[in-house]
Amino acid sequence: MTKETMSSDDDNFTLSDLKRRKKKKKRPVPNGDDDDDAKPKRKPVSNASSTSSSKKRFRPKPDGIVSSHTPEPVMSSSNKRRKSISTEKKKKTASTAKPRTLKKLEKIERLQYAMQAFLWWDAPSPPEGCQWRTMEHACVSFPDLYQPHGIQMLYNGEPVEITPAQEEAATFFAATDPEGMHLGNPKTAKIFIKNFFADFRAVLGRRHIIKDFTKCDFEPIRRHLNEQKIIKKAITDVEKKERKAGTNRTLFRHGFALVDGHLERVGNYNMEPPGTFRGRGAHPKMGKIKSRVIPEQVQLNVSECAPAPQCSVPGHAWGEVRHDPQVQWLAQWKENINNQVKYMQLAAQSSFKGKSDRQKYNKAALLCLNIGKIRTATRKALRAKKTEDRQLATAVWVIDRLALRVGGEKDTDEEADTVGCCSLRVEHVTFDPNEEGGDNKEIELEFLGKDSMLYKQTIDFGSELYNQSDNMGKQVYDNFKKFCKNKRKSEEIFDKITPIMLNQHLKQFMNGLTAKVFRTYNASKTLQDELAKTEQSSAWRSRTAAEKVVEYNNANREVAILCNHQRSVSKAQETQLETLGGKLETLKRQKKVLKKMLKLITAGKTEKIPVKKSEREMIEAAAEAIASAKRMKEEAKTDAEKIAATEADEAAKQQRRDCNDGKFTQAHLWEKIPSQDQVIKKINSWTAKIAKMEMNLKHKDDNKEVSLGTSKINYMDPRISVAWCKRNEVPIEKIFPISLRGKFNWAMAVEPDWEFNAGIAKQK
DNA sequence: GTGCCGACTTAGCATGACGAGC
DNA sequence: GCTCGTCATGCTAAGTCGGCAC
Repeated sequence: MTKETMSSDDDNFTLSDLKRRKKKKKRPVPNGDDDDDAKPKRKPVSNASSTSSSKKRFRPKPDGIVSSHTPEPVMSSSNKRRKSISTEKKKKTASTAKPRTLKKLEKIERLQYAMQAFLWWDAPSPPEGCQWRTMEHACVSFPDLYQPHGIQMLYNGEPVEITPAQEEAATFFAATDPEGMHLGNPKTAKIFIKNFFADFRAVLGRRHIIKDFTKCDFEPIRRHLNEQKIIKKAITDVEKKERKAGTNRTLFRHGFALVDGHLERVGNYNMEPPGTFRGRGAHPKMGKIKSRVIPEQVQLNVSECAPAPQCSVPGHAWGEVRHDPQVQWLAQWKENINNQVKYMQLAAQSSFKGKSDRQKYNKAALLCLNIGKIRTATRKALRAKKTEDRQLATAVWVIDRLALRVGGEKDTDEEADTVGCCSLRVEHVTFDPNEEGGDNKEIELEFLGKDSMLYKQTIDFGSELYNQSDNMGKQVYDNFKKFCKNKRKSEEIFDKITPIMLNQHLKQFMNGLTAKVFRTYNASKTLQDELAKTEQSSAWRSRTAAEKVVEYNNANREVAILCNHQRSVSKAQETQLETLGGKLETLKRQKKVLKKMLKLITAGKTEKIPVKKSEREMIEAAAEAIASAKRMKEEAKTDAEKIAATEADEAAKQQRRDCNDGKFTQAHLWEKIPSQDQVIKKINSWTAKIAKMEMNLKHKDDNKEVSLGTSKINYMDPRISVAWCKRNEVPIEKIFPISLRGKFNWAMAVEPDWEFNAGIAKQK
């Protein structure tokens, strides 16, 4: 432990320390009333060359901070005109207007300011091999100790006496959703229950009455947990505020670190609470009980001169305090399920992550320079005499063209059985899956990849896409056939090579090249090429920003499909799609009725035209139910009253939904007989509504199983997106949410004509 | 050469915050 | 002003890869 310790109730340590260090460099503050503030003065400078004008326009804006000198993001020309007019007006009224008062910033906003003041790409690097010079932080925040609820589970239909520790374990199981991804699937439920019950019995002890899982009934505890959720929903605004303040106290104490004198955000400062292990797919250890981590299991990493934080759990102390500037982690501990080390690290917006991100994308850009020679060498090696060389070349082709991961070896007793390129087995490929015969060169690849996500695609190795001038696709197909010949289904296709050999092979072409660089390269290249295709179309210039964003998302989707980034469709999403489909059908039916009405009016048979039924009663009843539920919520004191209020609220909301549905079903009608013009107008309006809803539904359906975020966060060079936004006058916030603008702050100053190519790589 | 482990990146899911639309 | 759907964020599992020990 160190000589100096931090006060456990000092939630301002980062700020006060910052003040201490910056005392001599004190700057004007945004509020003018608080010396805690640190306001950025310098402009971020791009690592790529840029003109002063573009820097002015695209300098990253400190998010959430109102600042008169902060440049606006890209604006459309009409926006610029509006802005110019409004500026004129302001000038005219300036002499008569009251002096403007600056917005009072929240503490979190002020800290944000302090962090954004640090432009790491301008700062001197730490010594060779080191990640930092000084580091100071408050380490992890531990979850509260378990508070027993006293609700007894049933065994053989009878309540059983259990200790608080046993009750905690039972509560872990009760908290698992019976319809969820673990217990909702009979195959995984079996593994989950087996593992949980083994650990639960260890907690119960040998002599305990509970011996058979089928006689266990966790329903009373599950009911109790559901009631707690309902009570939580019924909290008042004041209670909400108090809860938020509590969360913020933890954030201010543990969520920031001082690295080389700069404030940085910590990523995961909350210690993982105990519970059941939620491994993905058919993980053999799912359901096992994850133990509570105590401070003695935690090692911290702080600089020698920094005070080690005081342990916040009374009666406990840190396991070890280390001073290792060669690593990024702030704290580490071992978890009991897989015996793996877990780390507390800085957040994605930090300088550490920013530096490695930039390095990663520059390395991928460098591949532009080398991809030609790699492909030429691969083409030759596909026919090499040595099987090992042919396997290496085939694997490189698969990683390059199909964007598969390298696929390390796994122990299926300890982990889920998932594979990548090198670990593909004969059972994962089907030749000529559609039994077309002849010269068919199709292979169906079907396997579980990372996170047990299904990869299922039929590749036509004989197609133009994979052959062009070099016929590589056909050769790869032949190689696959040879590698699978005379092998059992459970044998590896690439049995002569390993990921280590493959990466060593790649390094002869380019320093630092590994298999995963291909995914970054291909994702970035695909995005750039897809965006270029749309920009070249004649109608592009006349498109609105919203339409351009749709095209961006389409390009993003191509990348996500290439990288097989999927997401599962939730029940809520399915219901929503069904509801939308139902609404669309209603609109179409209503349009038919409207057309019929038009015919009746033309024929003078207005008496046959249906009119709208009164909705007043229905609306009033729903409004009264809502008001009554609100009163109940406000007056609720006890848990029972809170539960009743929440239930009344849910029922009232359902009543209002029914009311809205009722209104929707007769929205095409009038209270009186309409005129011909009115009907024609409504038919046109309904046609537009139907078209809009059809487009919306298609868009939702197309994207429901594709996860766009993963490629945006990890694979596509952000500079491509920033440059595209600048070229096309699309505000960057339409593409990158606030967290990504923070993560990619180093990329914000690129020129509009910036390109992901070998030239960029040469600059580095 | 091989296996193991540490360090860091990549990944999907759950949940809460927020904002568009009524 | 309120609600509901969407999106952002937090959480933590699951990969890759380098380096070290044997």
